[in-house]
Amino acid sequence: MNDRQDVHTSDVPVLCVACEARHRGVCGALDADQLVALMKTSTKKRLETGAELVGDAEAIEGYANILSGVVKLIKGLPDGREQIVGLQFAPDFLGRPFQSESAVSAQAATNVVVCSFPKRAVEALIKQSPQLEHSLLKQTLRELDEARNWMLTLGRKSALEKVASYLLLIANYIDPADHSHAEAVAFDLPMSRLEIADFLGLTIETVSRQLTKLRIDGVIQVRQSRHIVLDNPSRLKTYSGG
Amino acid sequence: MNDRQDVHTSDVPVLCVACEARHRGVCGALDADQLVALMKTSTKKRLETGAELVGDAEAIEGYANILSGVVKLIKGLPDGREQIVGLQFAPDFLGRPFQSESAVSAQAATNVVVCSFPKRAVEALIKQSPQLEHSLLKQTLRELDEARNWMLTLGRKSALEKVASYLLLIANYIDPADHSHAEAVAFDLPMSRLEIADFLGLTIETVSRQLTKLRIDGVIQVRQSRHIVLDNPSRLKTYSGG
DNA sequence: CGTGTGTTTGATCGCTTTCAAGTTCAGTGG
DNA sequence: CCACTGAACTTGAAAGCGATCAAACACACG
Repeated sequence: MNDRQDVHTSDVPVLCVACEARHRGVCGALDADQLVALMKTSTKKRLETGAELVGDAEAIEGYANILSGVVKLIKGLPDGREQIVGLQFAPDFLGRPFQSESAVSAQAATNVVVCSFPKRAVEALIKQSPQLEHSLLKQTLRELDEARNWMLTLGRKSALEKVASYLLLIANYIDPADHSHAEAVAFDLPMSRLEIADFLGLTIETVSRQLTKLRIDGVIQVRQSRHIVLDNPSRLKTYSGG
Repeated sequence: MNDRQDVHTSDVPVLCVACEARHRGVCGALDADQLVALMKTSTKKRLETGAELVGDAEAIEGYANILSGVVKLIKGLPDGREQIVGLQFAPDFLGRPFQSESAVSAQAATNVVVCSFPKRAVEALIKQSPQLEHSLLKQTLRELDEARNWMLTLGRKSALEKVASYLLLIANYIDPADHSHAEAVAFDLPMSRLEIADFLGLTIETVSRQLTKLRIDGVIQVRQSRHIVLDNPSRLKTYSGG
């Protein structure tokens, strides 16, 4: 917005040059002109753990790109039971196009930084840019694959298999390298036991017990409850049921 | 293919004129020229119950529109456990664009009629028609909403609530009218007890027991195992957990 | 009329939940 | 520096729900 030397359409806005969303996210589908137009209306926001991005059945007021952190998508039943139906990481696009109401609520699972856009700006851009729509379709298809994968876990795996699958999912997000060989991975869980339980369709006690079992079996190390060490990821895989 | 009066680009192929997919499905996004081009390579196929449309981890050889019947999408674990991760009805589009391998297998749950297209033809058409891509995005978003809805059912509902939710889902497909008021609905289940169990993450025995419980409670009538009567759909809703 | 498949029903088992204490740990104030 | 506090997590014991094993039933088909 400030130190631009000369006006030239090949320039991308400063805030965008270093942005991951421009490389791997939906913004990569936009040309410099479109980026500049979008930037005029976008704002970078920091959200604390637990902050609500979109309320259930709330009017959708905007869209956003996740720049860092983890966002959980939650669905609840009238009696208070909750299920996490999706986890989103940078540089995912957040929001449900072509629908006035959201069917899920979105909350920051960790501290989160987003680049948020007004509803109008994004919808206008979708109409004029088939590449953006293509990019959205690809992300949506990926999310659908993930959701279906998780349905198998929710419907058919045991508690132990669910917890093992969850650890592998997070390990893979932290370090997307191939863990099929025996190479140690260490990371901090981005979620509390309650959130893990809500993601796996279990209770906190069951999650805790399965983690203890994995620890006693020597498959994982647990430190300060949040820090996990996988000495042998491929061994954990044999616990995940496939 | 025969009784066309004169050649004119505003004519749509005969096979398409009465096709539901042209009104509510993805073909509605195509103009007459595109329809004619696609029709040249498409074939109408009848599939018996149980026939496999796409094998898991098989190369995707084509796409299809469902003209009638029910298709189930299945994911399995190495030890044989299975979970149905999606049900598709006419006029849904079948197939996973932009990916060489399918992560699910698709089977006909009932007798099914599809209009199937070669991979190449559809992918070329997607590239040249933003409307088609838009239509695909809308269907994919709807499928994602359905998948997430079902994740809540799989993860957090009791067996009784799952079965009640399933009956309401099917009733709604058979007769999409609003069932919130007390109006009787009757229909045939398009799936066996085993398939229902695989959809709900339960066993056949549990599904059967919950159906008898609903029958004894007077919420449903069951005839010849497949035929269901809902005298009071709104009463069934109170069993579905929300 | 038997055979086979799909469904229902019954009895028992075991995993996950529930209820109830303990434990750990970070933050706070004496 | 250390005891206090509260939240998150772990552990234990008991109960309950759905799975498993087993048998009976129903209906289609030869």
